[in-house]
Amino acid sequence: MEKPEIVFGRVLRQFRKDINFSQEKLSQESGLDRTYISLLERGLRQPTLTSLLKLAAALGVSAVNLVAAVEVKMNENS
Amino acid sequence: MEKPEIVFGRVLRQFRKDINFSQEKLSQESGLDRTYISLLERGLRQPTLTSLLKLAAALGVSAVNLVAAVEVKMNENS
DNA sequence: ACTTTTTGAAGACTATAGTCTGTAGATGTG
DNA sequence: CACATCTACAGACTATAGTCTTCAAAAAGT
Repeated sequence: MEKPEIVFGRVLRQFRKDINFSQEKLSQESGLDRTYISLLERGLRQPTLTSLLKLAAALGVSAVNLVAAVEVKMNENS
Repeated sequence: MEKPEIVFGRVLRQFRKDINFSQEKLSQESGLDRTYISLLERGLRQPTLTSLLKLAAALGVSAVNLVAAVEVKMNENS
């Protein structure tokens, strides 16, 4: 069972790259610090609910999409 | 636009009562402190991703369900 | 009314989310 | 090469997530 932060980091990076956003751009759109985005993507931090919602909005998706992706990837090896 | 913590608190309480769990019971199942559950339900705290996953697991639902409920209720008044 | 269960709440504490500033390495482009 | 863009990373800091103990006050049950 992989740690949620690690999985979330990969998911976040994937969603970001899918729309060709730089961390800086995502930072601006979400209102979160760029270095914090970097920490999230590397699995060194995990988001709170509001950060999750901000990121989802900035990515143009629902937070459900992010969480669903995380849960799927978490149960891949189990 | 209502604050996510407030909305989440209501959602959490609803899900918990739906399965007739006390805060104490939910606390045991999730591994989170009972007083913290209380704070969450009253909107005085918001969960991180891992807490969200723990709560969902303890409630016997997917974290997607919780987040979906939150997003729905957030856009109800908008 | 009495007892038990459940929840709210305060206070003090530890762990970590999130910011800010700056530096440096990687990659790409004229 | 020179220049620009993007990202990793460190350090120091503030805000808040999460724990633990304890007490009081609602509910709820008998």
